[in-house]
Amino acid sequence: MPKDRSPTRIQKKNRAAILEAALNVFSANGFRGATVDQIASEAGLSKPNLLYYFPSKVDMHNALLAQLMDTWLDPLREMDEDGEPLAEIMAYVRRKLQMSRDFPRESRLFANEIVQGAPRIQDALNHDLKTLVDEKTKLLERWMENGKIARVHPYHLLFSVWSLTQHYADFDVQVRAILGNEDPFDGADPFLETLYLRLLTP
Amino acid sequence: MPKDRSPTRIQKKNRAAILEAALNVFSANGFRGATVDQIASEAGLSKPNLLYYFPSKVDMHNALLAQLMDTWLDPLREMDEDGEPLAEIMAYVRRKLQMSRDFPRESRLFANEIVQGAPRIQDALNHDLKTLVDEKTKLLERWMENGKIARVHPYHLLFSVWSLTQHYADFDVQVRAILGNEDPFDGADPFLETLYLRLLTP
DNA sequence: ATGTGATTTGACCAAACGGTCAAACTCACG
DNA sequence: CGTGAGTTTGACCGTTTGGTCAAATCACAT
Repeated sequence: MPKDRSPTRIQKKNRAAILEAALNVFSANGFRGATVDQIASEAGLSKPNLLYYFPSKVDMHNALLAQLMDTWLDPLREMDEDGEPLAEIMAYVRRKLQMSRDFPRESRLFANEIVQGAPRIQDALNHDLKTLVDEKTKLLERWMENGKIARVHPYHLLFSVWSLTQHYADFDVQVRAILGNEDPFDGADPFLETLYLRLLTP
Repeated sequence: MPKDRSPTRIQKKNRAAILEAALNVFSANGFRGATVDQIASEAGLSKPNLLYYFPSKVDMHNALLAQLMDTWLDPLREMDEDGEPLAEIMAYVRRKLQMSRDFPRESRLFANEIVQGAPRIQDALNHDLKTLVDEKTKLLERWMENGKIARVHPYHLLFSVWSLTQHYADFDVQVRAILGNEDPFDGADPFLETLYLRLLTP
């Protein structure tokens, strides 16, 4: 293990390669389904070499999840108190959908973890997520009270955004089995636009 | 292995206990995350005894998935050509939500499989599911042409039903982390009612 | 009660797994 | 070009895993 100086050129390159490989393998197989050998081979390193950078399998997984949680909540953080309410929500939906398009592996990593009971990130759910959600639902409720958007259950409104957008990443194979060659996002974008416009227009 | 006569009393009891235990373990840990010992212990059998009834781990998994696929598609099958269009769709949504409430383990078993690329049920997706969906989307399109419901992308309409309802089973821990003690389905039911009413009323 | 097929089990196996370690190699820098 | 820190690896280890097998036990029809 290297001293905790600033990382060398080689360290930077290898750590990046490992996290990239680990993201592939974990998102496609879940934590238990992923093997260290598989990650090592995909990263182009020997197994002991990989374990020189990340001392254990859980360390890689934790590194990915920690990095992911922030990215994942960003679109909601950006929902702006001072913007036009309906436009802010529509923009949030669009950002979330874009994340499913751009980062499907990250979405599936997250989905794997949650479906299996979130054994490794329950704290983050109960704290980081819960705090942010409570703050933003208060904002949504104010908008509803002021008649800017229709009155619906704010928690379930957020659940709907998460499920509708992440579905395109998490259930990708199913979506593509139905759509064939059609690009899922070509249809998803206007569909969600219509849906939230009709749901939320006061 | 018993002769393929009609199953004995003991066979019926043990097979049922095994599938019940396997559903628990597979849905909570995914295929690779589940161990045969765990299933055996949960079913109250020794490992060799379990393997006497299901010769391998994949056999148990296949038995569950085969049994599940039909149950899973039933709510859509019941959508009736001759009913009142909007009411038929609303009833379909309600049935799907009810399935998430009544069979969350089955939903998560399915979710685990799809998120990881559906390696074991891709054929069923491309055939059984695709066939049924194509039939029902034609029906939806007729309803739209006749002005009975609003015009939206029919495939994405179905995706929305699946994602919105299954979310409450698949992402249960996340939903509960946000809602606390509130029963998710108490809020989900009126929310989805409102959502589809506003989306689909012509 | 007895024989036959159904059921159950302890002991076992080979492969896969996460991880260790000492030794070898490479790189950057004076 | 020498040296010390950083990097890489083959060989290895203990455990877990899916699965086997022969032998023992059980259920039940005759």
